[in-house]
Amino acid sequence: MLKRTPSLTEQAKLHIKQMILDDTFVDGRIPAETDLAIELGVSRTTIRDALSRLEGEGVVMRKQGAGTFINEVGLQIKSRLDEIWSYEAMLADHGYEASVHILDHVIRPAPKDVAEALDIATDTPTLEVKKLFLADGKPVILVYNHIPAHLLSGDYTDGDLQLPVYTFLWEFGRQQINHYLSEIVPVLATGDLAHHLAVQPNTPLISFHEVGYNDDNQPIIKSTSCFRDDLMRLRLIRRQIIK
Amino acid sequence: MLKRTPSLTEQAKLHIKQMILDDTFVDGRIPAETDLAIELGVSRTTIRDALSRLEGEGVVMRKQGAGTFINEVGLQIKSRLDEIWSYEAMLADHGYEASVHILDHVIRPAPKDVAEALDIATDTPTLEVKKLFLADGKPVILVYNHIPAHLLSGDYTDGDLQLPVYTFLWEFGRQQINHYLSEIVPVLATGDLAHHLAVQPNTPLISFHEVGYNDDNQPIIKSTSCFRDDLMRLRLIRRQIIK
DNA sequence: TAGTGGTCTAGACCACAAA
DNA sequence: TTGTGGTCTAGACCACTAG
Repeated sequence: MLKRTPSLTEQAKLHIKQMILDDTFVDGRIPAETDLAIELGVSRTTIRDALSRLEGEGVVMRKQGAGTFINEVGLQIKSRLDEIWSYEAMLADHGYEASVHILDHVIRPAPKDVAEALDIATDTPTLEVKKLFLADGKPVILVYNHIPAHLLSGDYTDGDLQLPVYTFLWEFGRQQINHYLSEIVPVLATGDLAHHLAVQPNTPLISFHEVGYNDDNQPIIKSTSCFRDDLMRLRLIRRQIIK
Repeated sequence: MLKRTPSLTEQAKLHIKQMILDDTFVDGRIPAETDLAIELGVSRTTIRDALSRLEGEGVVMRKQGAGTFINEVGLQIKSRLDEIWSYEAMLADHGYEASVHILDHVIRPAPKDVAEALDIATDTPTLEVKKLFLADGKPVILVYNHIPAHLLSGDYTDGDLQLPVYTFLWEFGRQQINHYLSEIVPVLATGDLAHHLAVQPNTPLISFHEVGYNDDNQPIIKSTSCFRDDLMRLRLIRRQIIK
């Protein structure tokens, strides 16, 4: 019934999610795990893994002894903070036409805070890129990226800077971002920031201060982002973890 | 070796985490899953589930073909946004002496926004509680909770309002909060807010606008919280989800 | 009491990394 | 080549919910 690659679990997840979106389960109830396993021709374990992922995404809820049910509220939410990987995709999920402007880029010695975050010596040459994301032409996210120059091959063009940062890092540095460690910081839109995001000065904004790590747990990028809250409201599902 | 309840997986998780904290694995490398399974007397599946949870908490990193390694950076972080369940516990995790002040509480008809969020008729009697959390005596979180009065038995005292909200809801309403759906909103500290949190007026702050749902996916509480960023910096681990 | 999800096992095979 | 984590199976038993 299903082939390998991507994993059976992932395929089962997508299959079930599609059935949900197609209103296959009219009463909001999802078939029993054993039934799904038979229907998709995989083991119950695989189905359970798939349902666990969907539960984590807020798509379904499970109740022991009762069944598994569609989570209508969770199904609607976009821009989950913990699922953002590229701003391009995030804006597209919202139905916006996303575009990117490179406002500035330069290689210069790393200032102290950047050097500390990236665990490099102060003054190590670092690529600094200032990007503005637009949604349907309206400015919505302003991003500063700092990447140690020695990680990059250097043969990129100005146009390449418009690539999603994880693509850029892979193409020109053979680096993969495994995860980000992010701090959420409130800021005031002053001068430059207010100008680029086209908001009134002293508007309160959310910013991310984050460091991206590669598969070897080495910091490879420092990133600071500011969001226009009215166009891009950040959301999150919080659960109790005790089990 | 291990008993049931809590689950073997959870016990294995805690056991491994404790070994990590005890510096049992001096080189930052965690034994192979099969070895851990033998050592703890459980199946490899159980060990894998335990390690998956630790990976989710940022405690370890896994590399296919290479091994499982301690994530020193992730091990340090506190106040992970997606793991907050009670502010009392969160403050305690930070090493603060936590205390709670009930600033105000009243039962009155639900205003429009509360009624909509809780899916009840406008004017439904609703308990409104205004709480201030202090860390080592310093004000740090201001919370407004709204709970429909008909969910509560009503025989609580003023002192009971100081209980963590999930305890209060269980004791006096037999309701369990399954999850919250939260929005992260930037705000300015004006008047009342600035006063209670003891910050300068117009300081930018992070606020949560959230709704708590019970096991039947019914909204049972609307909650708004504001944080003093200097005392309580919110953090998050973001991963790529493709698998 | 019947049916559901929750936990756990033992074992198989695969993909990948390091020596 | 060896050893690691990644995926998947088939089956067992438990805990819980609902009729």
